[in-house]
Amino acid sequence: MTVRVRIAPSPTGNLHVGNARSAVFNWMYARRHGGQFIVRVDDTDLERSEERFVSEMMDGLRWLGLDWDEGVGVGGPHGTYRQSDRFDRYAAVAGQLIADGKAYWCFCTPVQLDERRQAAQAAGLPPGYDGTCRTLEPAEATQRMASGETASIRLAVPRPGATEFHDLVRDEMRFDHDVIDDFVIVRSSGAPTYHLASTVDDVDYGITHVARGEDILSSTAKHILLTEAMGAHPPVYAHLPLLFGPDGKKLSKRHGDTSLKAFIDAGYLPEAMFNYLSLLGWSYDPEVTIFGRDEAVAAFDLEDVSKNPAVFDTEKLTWMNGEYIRELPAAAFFERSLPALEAGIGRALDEQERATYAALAPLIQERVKLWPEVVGMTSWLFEDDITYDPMSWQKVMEKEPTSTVLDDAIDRLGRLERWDTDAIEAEMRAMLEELELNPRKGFQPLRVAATGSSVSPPLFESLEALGRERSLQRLERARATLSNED
RNA sequence: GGCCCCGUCGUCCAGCGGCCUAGGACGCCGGCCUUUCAAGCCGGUAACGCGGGUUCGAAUCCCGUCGGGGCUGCCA
Repeated sequence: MTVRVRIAPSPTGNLHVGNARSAVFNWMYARRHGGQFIVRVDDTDLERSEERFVSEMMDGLRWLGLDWDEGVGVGGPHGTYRQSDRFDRYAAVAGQLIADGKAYWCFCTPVQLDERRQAAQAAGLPPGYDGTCRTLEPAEATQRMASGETASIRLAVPRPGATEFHDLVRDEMRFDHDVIDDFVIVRSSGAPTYHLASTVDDVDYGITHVARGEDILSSTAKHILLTEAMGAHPPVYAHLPLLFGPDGKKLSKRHGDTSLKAFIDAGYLPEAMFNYLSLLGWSYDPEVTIFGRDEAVAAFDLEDVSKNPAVFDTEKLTWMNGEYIRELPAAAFFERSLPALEAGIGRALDEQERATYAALAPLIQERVKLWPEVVGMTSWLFEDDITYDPMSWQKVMEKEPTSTVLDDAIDRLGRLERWDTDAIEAEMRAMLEELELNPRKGFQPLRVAATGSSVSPPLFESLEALGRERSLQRLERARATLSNED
């Protein structure tokens, strides 16, 4: 039997990292078993669903490097893979269920339900639906419908009874029907609920394995009941551990922007995000943390997923991103960092500047963990009037023998024959010796003068990239600033 | 409240009865390297929630307890 798995996000917001992790696991499982990965959109909630979220979600999945065999954007034998296009199908299933006596019309109004729920809760009873309409005669229901009353449809959960299933992650699960009320499968508006639509789709699309968040574990019995009421065989379930925020609560908006998009915008690499996500609830190898998609696919199995929730640790993700950035070929680093740099300084680099940046880029590559960091590290190269970082100035420049160092360096660098890293370094070291200064004393003033900060890429390479003329200008300007302070 | 899930370093994982004086990674601390910052290398810090069993032997099995979490909607 071919493995067919799916991810079915609801476009009521951005794809968050929890969805992304589910997508990664499903994708890995499909690829591992030579099966199909399907992307469907669960947009039964017409009020909250928005089209822009659909495209953003697809973009996010593609960004992660996931491809799907059927679904939104790529098509397949099941139409648009959007539930909003299949309401007729869900209505037909619900109709059949009623005809079979497995579901029934419910005329209770939301207000009544709310009152009863509150009363039940106050009395310490289960808040679920009390079954008022379950005993209505079909004829009476038909009559009330004919007279214009609106009604929802509920599944008649077999009572007494229990639903059992084997979960790939949680093992044997059992839910007594006492704790499952007759849930709504079609709203009084005619729209299906998630439970119905999702179950019908999984059956119609031939889904063999459903791997999703543990938050839906307790609804799974409902889905199995529905599947069986339809006369179909339920898929295999695997409920993935939830992702938590640093506070130990289910990851959500209150933890800041946890959307995949936010991480894309923050400058993370898809390879790093994939690697990190795959490690949340799973382990590739006890000794190996960094690995690629292919390696992950070859090793992945849903049965190896751990049961306990995982805290999403941005710090580790960021560290990992740095690892991936450093592994990039130099040319790739240049190409991929350039957009962030240009965005940061607010303009495109010209030919000359690109060459300057390219020369220094390898030194930047080993120093950044996120794309936007290249801006602070190199913007001094592309500004005419750099501003001195106050702390750096205070720490480095307001100390002797700064002025002597600057004067001497200006003199020596001005007379240098070749303007390259080696020549600059040789000359500056000679200066150090003559002035009897240690590198810190002698070089930091030059660094601040040239880059504006006491933290920068290596000094001599930076000076070479800056060019002789601009370097001298900056040293002179720093020297002048010092004099003015006296 | 009810139902369900989970419980190994601060965090993510390894461990599936003896290989564990519990291993790897992030973080943190210290050192080396060094023109700053990174990177790299070396070292360190830190955990089996608790209590009972079972067993020659338990992080690993069982029970209880405590703790955390999820669900409890005509949201998904």
